[in-house]
Amino acid sequence: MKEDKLSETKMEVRKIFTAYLEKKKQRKTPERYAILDEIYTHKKHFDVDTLFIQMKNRNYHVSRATVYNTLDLLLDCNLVKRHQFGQNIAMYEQSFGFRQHDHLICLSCNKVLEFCDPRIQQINSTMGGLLGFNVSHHSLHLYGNPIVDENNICKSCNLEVIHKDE
Amino acid sequence: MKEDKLSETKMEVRKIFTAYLEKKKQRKTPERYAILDEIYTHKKHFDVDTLFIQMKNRNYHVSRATVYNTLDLLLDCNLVKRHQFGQNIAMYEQSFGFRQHDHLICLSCNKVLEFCDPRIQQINSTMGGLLGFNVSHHSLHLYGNPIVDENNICKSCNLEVIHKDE
DNA sequence: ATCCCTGCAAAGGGTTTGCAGACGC
DNA sequence: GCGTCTGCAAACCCTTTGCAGGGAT
Repeated sequence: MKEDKLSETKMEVRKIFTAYLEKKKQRKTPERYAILDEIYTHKKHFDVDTLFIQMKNRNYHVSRATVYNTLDLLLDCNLVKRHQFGQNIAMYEQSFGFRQHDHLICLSCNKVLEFCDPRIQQINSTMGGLLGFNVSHHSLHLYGNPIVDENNICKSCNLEVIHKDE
Repeated sequence: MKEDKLSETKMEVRKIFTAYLEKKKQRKTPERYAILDEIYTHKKHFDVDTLFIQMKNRNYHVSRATVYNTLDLLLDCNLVKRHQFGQNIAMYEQSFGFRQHDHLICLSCNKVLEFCDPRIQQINSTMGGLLGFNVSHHSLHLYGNPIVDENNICKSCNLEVIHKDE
C-alpha cells in the first residue's frame, strides 16, 4: 500500500526530471536518477552529507560534487526545496506532491515540524502590494521549546518519533 | 536633530551594554565599545566583513575574532539581531529601539525592506498551541521581484535608496 | 598581579571549482 | 566521436579556535 504509493511517486518524479533534463538539453545520467531516487526513498528533510553517506552505504558511489550539481538541477525543476534552518548547513526536502507548508524548529532537539497557516499567504500579498513587490516565495521558521507534561515527556518529540518511522 | 537622536541612541545602547557586561562579569574593553558604536553609526543591516572594513577604514583596528566575539555578546544582550537572508553569510542588524518586524528581500538587487504584520504573531501562537510549543522567536523572509512602472523604474529601489541616505 | 581579552594565523566545515578521464548522445 | 558530466582533491569563504602577549580590574 505505502510501498505502491512510494514507487508511484518515484515514477512520477522521474518523469518530471526526465522532461526537465530534455528541455534543458542536459544528460540523463544514472547518477542523477540515483540521487533523485535516494531522496524520494527517505524521509522528507535531509542534508547533503546525510544523503551522500546513505548512498555510500548502499554501495552506490557518487561524488559530493555530483550530489551538489544534481541538487541544483532538482531545485531548478522544483523537485526539492532548500532551507536554512540553523546557521550553516543547508537542509533539503522533497517537494513533489506536498502542499505549501512552513516549519517549526524545536530548540531543544532541532527536530523540524511542519504546519500550514493560510494567513501567511495573506501576509505575502498584503505586504507585497504595500511594498511594490510580487512575492514569489517566502520562508517562515518558528523556533520554540516543547511544552512538556507533568512526566516531563515532550509531546512533540513523541509525535516526531512516530513521524520518523512512517 | 537627527544627529542628536543618533548620539542619544548611542548613549543608551552603551549604557545597556555596560550593564550587561557588569552583570556577566565581562571586561569593558575599548574594542567592544568601538564595535558597538560602529554598528550604531551606520545603517541597520550589515555583515561582519563590512563592519570590519568600515572600522579599518576609520583606522580603528580590531581583529575579526574580536568582532565575532563582540557580536556574540551583543546578540546575547539583544542589541543586535542576526539573520540568514541568503545562504552563507550572516547579516546583522541593530535591534535597539526598533519594534518587531520582518523582511522582504528583493530578488533583483538583494536589498532588504522591512515590514510589520500583526498576523505573524497570531500564527506563532496558533501554531505553537497546536503543535505544543512555546514559540520564542521566528524568522519570516519574503522574496520577490519589484513591480516596475512603465518607465522601468523600480519603485522599491527608489524607496530603498532614500532609505539608505537617511 | 591576575587572568580575561585581543590579535594573529591556522584550522574547520560546508560548498564550489578545475582538470582529466568517462560516458551519454 | 563530441561535448559535457563525473570524480577527485584542492581551493574557497565564512567562522571558530589556539596560543602568546597585553590590558582591564
